[in-house]
Amino acid sequence: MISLEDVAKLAQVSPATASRALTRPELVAEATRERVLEAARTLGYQPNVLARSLRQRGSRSLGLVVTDILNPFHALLAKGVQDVAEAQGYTVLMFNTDEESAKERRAFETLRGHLPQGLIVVPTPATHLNLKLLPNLPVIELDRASGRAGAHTVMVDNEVGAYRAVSHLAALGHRRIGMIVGRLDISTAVERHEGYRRALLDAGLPYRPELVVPGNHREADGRAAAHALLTLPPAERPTALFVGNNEMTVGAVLAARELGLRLPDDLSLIGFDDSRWAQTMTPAITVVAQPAYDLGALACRTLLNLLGGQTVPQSVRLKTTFIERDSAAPLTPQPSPLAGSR
Amino acid sequence: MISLEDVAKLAQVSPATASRALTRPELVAEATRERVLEAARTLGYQPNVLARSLRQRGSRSLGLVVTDILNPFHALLAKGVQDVAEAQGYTVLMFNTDEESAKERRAFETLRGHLPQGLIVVPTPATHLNLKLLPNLPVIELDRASGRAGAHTVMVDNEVGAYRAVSHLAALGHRRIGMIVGRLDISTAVERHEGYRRALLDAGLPYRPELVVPGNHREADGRAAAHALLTLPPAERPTALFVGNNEMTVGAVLAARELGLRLPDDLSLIGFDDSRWAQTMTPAITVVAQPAYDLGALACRTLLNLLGGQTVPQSVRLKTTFIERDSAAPLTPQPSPLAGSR
DNA sequence: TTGAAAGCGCTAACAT
DNA sequence: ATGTTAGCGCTTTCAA
Repeated sequence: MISLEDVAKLAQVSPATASRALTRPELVAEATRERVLEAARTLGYQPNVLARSLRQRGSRSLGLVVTDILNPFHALLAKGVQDVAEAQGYTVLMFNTDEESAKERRAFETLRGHLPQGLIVVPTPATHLNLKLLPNLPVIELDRASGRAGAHTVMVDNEVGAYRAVSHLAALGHRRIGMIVGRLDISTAVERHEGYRRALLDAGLPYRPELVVPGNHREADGRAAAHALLTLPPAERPTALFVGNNEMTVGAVLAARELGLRLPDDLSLIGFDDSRWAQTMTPAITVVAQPAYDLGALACRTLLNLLGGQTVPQSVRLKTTFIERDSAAPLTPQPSPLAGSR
Repeated sequence: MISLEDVAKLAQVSPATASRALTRPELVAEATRERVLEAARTLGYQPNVLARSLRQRGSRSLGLVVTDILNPFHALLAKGVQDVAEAQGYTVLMFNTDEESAKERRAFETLRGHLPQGLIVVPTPATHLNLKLLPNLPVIELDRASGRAGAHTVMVDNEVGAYRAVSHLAALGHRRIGMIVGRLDISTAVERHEGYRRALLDAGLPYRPELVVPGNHREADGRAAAHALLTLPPAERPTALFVGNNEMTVGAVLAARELGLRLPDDLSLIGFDDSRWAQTMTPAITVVAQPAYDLGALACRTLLNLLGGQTVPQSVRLKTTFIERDSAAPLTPQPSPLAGSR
């Protein structure tokens, strides 16, 4: 390990001067600076960030805590954060919590020991409490809002996106539109549900609680929820489904398949969040797309601005995009037992 | 920030004793230990890993460098590594290189400053060179082999998996089997290509270089390669395709679609590496599946064993699994211009 | 513009 | 079993 002292010796200056030449060049005479830089280069000097951080009481690193790194949406968020952080010379310490409070807690504890400058977190209902472990740390909430007073958030316009999707289904003539919604203690689920509700209202359709089934964001939950909805008696069964996130959309499509329902003939379906999978499926799935990478990148930029002392907006919403593909079609009159018995 | 000194004061012992009580309890009298632990708890003490690592010349952290975190295969590798590392109290510093040598170099430089105990890397052709930045660091190569003498590697049996897939196609009666292969300066591509070659040989089929098209692992490359192969004159066009990785498989399927070729009637196709996408596509794609999570977990366990001074096998291969689905079918006689003109 | 000296929080010799 | 002391590599007063 080459230390600054080695560099200083070679350049025939004191360690203090060597340090200045490397980190605050303007404080050092041109000739001296050159000599130090040259020495550093020949020795292949790499600063020991541990020592530096210890001295400065803070490392040039950021924490990133996501809830499911295997979810491509989160992978994109993470890439957005990483790319921006790296460009600014920050190291990202990334943790995955699987939506478990205990894991989040451990992540925060570990993080604390590394003295990060700031934190970007996809909050869970436990985040509010766990954040007490990191007092005075600048935090950006990403994708969801924990509800902490004064929290900085970077999200998408969930309500608008959901409204658009459900309005589309209504305009296609569907009157029984079901929703598979996320956990209602998570802001995205609440907002998307609100968009659903408002779209029904504006379309003059009744809100039927029995057509709204919550799930825990996973494929299996989407499958179970869809199964429940699609096995209702024919007169009550929804003819269209709006699904609140990407993983549950997969489950819903599989459930429909298992029940022998063809998309879009027997069932129209729109998902929230786009994916490779949604694009290449047969039929391709109509979705409300989110700018995941941009979301991550913006969160990181916001955090860095905050650290730089700039004033940043409390809350930012990026726009979703409605992408019409082939999984939602006009309602076709269906043979019903009643019609058959007339 | 609560320091060890605060804890020591409260427990009425020296900092050294407090340190011992926390990290090497057996060296401290029961009563003292209790007092220290109690003090640490009441103060909410969290060790400053920076100071500790500086002192110990090494942090309880591992480097993980992957080439494409957006690729679900790599995301799974990463999760496997993370889960094992976390269970052993190690922090993972993860970097993404996008297969770019410059990014890998920067990742290694950054990593060096953090004094990691070891490194797990998905090597690129540049890794050999770049690793000179991290002399004396224990390294595990994951998924691919760089060719460095004495390197520890954790991989799958690429050659066997490819052999199985191509043999399957041959057994279905296909005689012109094309391969879309990765970059031949990467070991996985070489090995899968070798399996392809050997399967053809054993099936009594000629190896035709014109039916082997290399690509750079991305969807776009797979698409272009497939397009080139599938627009060959009918008599030369392959009736089956073996694709060397997951992203290129997507591209190949899309290319076939664009050309109006239906799977498996007009074209049989088998991909390497399973995915959500391959499972739910219509038709579902027959694949050679890899135990990605296990691969990552094993690499991490191997590294930790190595750090623990145990002797570990130089090279480990995990088994692939052939999963037969619906994208490969027996060759059906096709209407050809020649047949028509007879 | 440069150097000397102190100290970030921790642990490992060494001493008792 | 515990305390004293020194020092990891760096930056930052303070002084020259």
